[in-house]
Amino acid sequence: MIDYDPASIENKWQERWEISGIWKADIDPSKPKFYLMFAYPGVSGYLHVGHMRGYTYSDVITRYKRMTGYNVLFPVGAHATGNVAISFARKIQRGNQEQIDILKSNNCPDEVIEKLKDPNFVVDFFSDVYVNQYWKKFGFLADWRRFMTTVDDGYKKFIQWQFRKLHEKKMLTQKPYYGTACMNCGPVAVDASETDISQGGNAEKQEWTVLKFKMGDEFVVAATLRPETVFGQTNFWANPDVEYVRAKVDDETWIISAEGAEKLSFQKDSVKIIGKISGKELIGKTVIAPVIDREIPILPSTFTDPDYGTGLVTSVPSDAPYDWIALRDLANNSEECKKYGLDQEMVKAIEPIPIIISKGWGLNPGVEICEKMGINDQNDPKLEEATKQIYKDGFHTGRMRDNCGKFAGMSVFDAKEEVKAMMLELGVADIMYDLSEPVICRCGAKVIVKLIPDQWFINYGNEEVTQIAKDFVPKMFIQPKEFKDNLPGNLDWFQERSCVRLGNWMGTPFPFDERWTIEPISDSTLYSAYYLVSNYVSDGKLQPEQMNEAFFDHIYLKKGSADEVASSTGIEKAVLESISADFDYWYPLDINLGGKEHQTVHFPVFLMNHAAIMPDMLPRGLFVNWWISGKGGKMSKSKGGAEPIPDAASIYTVDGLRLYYCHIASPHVDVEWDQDNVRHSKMRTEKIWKFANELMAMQGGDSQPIDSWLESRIHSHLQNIRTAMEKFDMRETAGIIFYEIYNDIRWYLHRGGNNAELISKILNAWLRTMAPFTPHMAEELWETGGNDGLISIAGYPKAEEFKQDKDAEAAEDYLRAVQSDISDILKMTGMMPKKICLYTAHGWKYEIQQKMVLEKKDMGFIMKEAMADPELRNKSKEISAFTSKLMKDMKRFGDGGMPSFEGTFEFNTLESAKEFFQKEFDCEFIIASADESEIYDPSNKKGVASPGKPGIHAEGSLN
RNA sequence: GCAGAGAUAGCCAAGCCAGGUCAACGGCGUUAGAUUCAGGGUCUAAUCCUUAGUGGUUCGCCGGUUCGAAUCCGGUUCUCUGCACCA
Repeated sequence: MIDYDPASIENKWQERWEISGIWKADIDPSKPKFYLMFAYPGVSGYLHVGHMRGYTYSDVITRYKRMTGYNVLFPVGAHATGNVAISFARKIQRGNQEQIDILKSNNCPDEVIEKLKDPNFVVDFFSDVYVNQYWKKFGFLADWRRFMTTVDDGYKKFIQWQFRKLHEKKMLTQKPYYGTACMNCGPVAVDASETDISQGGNAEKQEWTVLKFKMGDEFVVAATLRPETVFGQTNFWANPDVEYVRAKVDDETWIISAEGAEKLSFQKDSVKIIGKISGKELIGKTVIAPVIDREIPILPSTFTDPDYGTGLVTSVPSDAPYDWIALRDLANNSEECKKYGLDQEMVKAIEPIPIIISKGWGLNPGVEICEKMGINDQNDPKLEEATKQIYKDGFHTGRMRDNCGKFAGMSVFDAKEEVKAMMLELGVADIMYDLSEPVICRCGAKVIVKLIPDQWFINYGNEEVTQIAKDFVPKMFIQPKEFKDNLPGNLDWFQERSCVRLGNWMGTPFPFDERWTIEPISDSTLYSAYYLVSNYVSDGKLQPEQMNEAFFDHIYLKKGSADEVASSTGIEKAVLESISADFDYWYPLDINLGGKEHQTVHFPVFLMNHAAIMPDMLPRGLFVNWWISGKGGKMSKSKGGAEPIPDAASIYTVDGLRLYYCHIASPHVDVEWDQDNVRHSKMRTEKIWKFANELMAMQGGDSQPIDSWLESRIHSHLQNIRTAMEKFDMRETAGIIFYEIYNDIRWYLHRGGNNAELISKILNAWLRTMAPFTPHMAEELWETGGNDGLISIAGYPKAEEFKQDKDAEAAEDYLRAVQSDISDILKMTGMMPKKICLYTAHGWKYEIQQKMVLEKKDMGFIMKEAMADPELRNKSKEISAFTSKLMKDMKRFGDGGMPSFEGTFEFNTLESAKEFFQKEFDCEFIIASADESEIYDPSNKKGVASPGKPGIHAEGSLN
C-alpha cells in the first residue's frame, strides 16, 4: 500500500487543477448554471481558521453542483473600502507591537512589514495572501481570473454607476446628520472594536433636549435626557465652583458651561462666547421654567459636571434621585444656605411634584429609591444606578399624571417625544448631541459630535423597493429557516442609511460630489454583478475609463445597441457582446453565502439594491453560516486555532480541515474550536485512505445474500445524500459518506462479504461522493483505482446505480437486534456461552400481529375470534396479555410505523445467520420455532418470544 | 434598551419546524481488552441508574396542552448576534 502523504497529494492535485482549468467559468448553454459567491472578506490582516468555515462551505457546495451537472461560477474578491487598510497601515507606522507580533507569528518577513505602512500595499499584500495562501491552498476551484478588490479602478466605475441608478430611482436623499468626528482626523467610528479611537468604544451618541430658562434678557440653558419631566421642575441647579460663559447663539444669549459651548459650536452655525459668569453669581437668582412657566430658584449643587450636557441642570426631585438628594442636603444645611444667601425655609418648602405613575413605585420614585438604597449624599456612586433604575421603570411602564397638561395619561415612552416636539415648536428648547462617555481619537484629540448639514443617505424606506424585496423572499432559497422568517421584518426596518463620508477613506468617490467617499457597506450591495465584468478588466480587454454609464446600462439593463455603445465607449463590439452574454447566462446569483453578522445589514441591503436597480435579477438564495470560536471566545495558542492558516493546513491536512468544517456541526450554530476534534477529522481521512486502498486490493470472491444488503444500503445512502445536499446539509452528508458508508462496508466484510466486483463498483461511487468534501484524497484514490480524468468533474453517483432490497435490509436490522440482545444477556450474566437457543414466537402471535397491524383489527375482534377457535380458547389469558401489550406498542410506533413479521421469514433469517452467530459468539446455536414439539427449552423462553423478538436461552460457564 | 437566535448527558454537538421506532445520530474524552503496537496508531467493547433482554429517571428553570413532550404553548434565568460613520 502507498503511504498517505497528504502534503504531496495536496500539491499534486492543486497543480493539476490549476493546469486543467476546470475552475474557469465560461458559458456552456448545454448545462444549467449555478452561481455562488461568499461575502468577500475585508482586508484586515491575516485571518484565522474560523474564517475558513464559510469559504470551505462555498467550495464544497460548488464542487457538488459541478459534479451534479451544473456549470459553476464561483468567484472571489476582497473588500478594501473604508479605513481597515488605512488603520492597519497606521498601526504599523506607529510601531504597534501587538500588530507587529501578529504579523511575525504569521511568518511575515521584516521587509514586508516595512512596506505595510502603505495602505495600498496592505490591500495588495493581503489580497495575495487570501488567494494564494488560503483559498488555493484549501483546494478551491474558484474562477481566479475574476478576482477583484473594491478599490480597483473598474470597481469604482461600477459603484459610481450604481449610485447614479439609485439617484435616478430617487433613493438618494440629503439631510443634516450628527456624526462623530475628530477635529484633526475627520469622521471617526465609535464602536467596540475601537479601530479609529484609543478610548471610549462603548460610548453612545445621545440626544439631549436643551431647555431654555429665561432670566432677564438672557437664557440659562440646561440639558436633559428626559424632556417629559419638565412638569415636575421645582428648582434649577448650578455648580458654584464652575465658571460659566455667556454665548451668543443665533440671536440669543445663552449661559452654559464653556465645555457645553464648545460642543454646541460644532453643531450650530453661530456660537460665539461673549462673556463669563461664575456659578456663584447665578445662585439665588430665579428663572422662568419652560412649559410650566413658573419662577424657580437657582440652587447650588456639586453633582453638576460642566462637561456633561450644558453643565447646568433643571431639578425634578420626584423622578431624579440626584435632584432629590441634593435638595435635601441643602435644606438641612443652614451653613450652606447662608453661604449663598439663601432662605433655608424657602429651600425646605420645596416639595417634589409627582408627575409619573410608574409600576412598583409611589408618588415620587426618585425619593423612594434613595430611601430603599440608603443613599445619603449627592456624591454617592449608587446614585448612578438609582437613576438608571428609575429611568428604566418610568420609560417602560410609566404614564403621565393628570398635572401634565395635554400629556396626562400618555405613556412616558410617547410623552418623551411629544413633549420634546412641543417645546421645540414653542422655541423654548433645542437639541444637542453628545457622547455618553469621553472618546479619544487615535491621534489623541477628543472625539466630538459634529453637524454634517448635507449628509447623503440611501433611502431604504422606499416602499416600492421594499415591497419588491419582501415579495421575493418567499421564493428564495434561504438557510437557515429562522433567517428567512425574519428577513421581511429586517427589510421593513431599514430606513435611511448614510452612505458616504468625508475624510481620508479608501473607496469610490461619490459621483455627485467627489469630496465624499462611498462608505463600505453601501459599496458592497451589488457586486455579484461586477464579477461578470472583472475578468475582462483583468485580461485587458476592458479599460476602466471605457466603463461609463452607457456601458453598464447596456450590460446590466440592456439599454442601447451594441454598435452604439461600442462606438461611444471604444470597447470592441465583440467584447461587449461577450460580456453581455455572460451576464445574461450567469445572472441572477444563486447563492450569496456569509457569516451570521451579515443577517441584519449586508444581506438586506444586498437584496434591496438589486430590487432597486435590477428588479428582475434578484438573488435566488442566501446561506448564512455561524462562527468558529476558541474556548472562551478567542483562539489561543495553547488550545490551537491561533496558528496561521497555512500552518493549520499542514498540521491537520486540508482534507482533514474541510471534513472538520463540514461535519463538526450544522452550519447554523457556533462551534468551539477543539484540537482533538480537528485531529479526529484528519485521522478519519487517513483511515478512509487506508481502507480504500485495502478495498482496491480485493480480488475475486463470490456473491452472497449479504451483497444485496450492502447494495441496498448504498442505494439508500446515495438517496439520502442527494436529499441532504439539495438543502446544502453538509453535516448530514459528510456523516453518511465518512461514517455510515464506511461502517456499512466494514460490517459487510465482517459478515463474510467478499465480492470484489461489487466492492469495486461501490468504491467507485463512494469516492465520487467524497470528492466535494475531501477532493485531494478523492482524486488520488480515483487515480490509483485506474480511473480516467479528474474526479472533480466526474458525475456524482446516483442511487439508481445500486439495487434496493428492503427485505435484505429488514433481515439485517433484525439480526443486529438479535445479536445485540444476546450480547446484553451475556454481559449481564457474565456468561461464557457454550450453547445458545433462539426461539421464534408461536404462530398465533404472528397471526394476531398481522391482523392488528396490517388489517387494523381491534382487541375485541381478536378476542372474539380467539374464543371461537377451540385450540386458542384455552390460551385466552395469554392472548389477551399479548394483545394488550401489542396495542401499547402500536401506539408507541404511531400510525403504520410498527413493523410486522412473518414467522417463516424470521426463522429463515435466523437460520441463514447461524454460522455467523456461531463464529461471533464462539458457541453452538440452536434455532427453533416455539410451535415445534419436543424442543429443548430448559428456561421456558419460547413463551416470551414475540414476532420480531425471539426468545433467547443461553447456557455456559459463569465467571 | 430594541430586534433576532440559542441553552440537550464529562466536553463538542444532532434531534425540535411536521409530538410516539428517543436513553436521545456522530465525534471527543474516559475505561477495559486485542494488536510482532514504538512516537497523540488501529481494532473490539463499555461509558445516566437498574436488570438474563420489553424497567426507572433525564434534554436550562417553572407551569400548561396531550393517551403520550427534548419536540407544541405561557412564563422565567442566562448566553450570543445586529442596531445604521466597524466590516
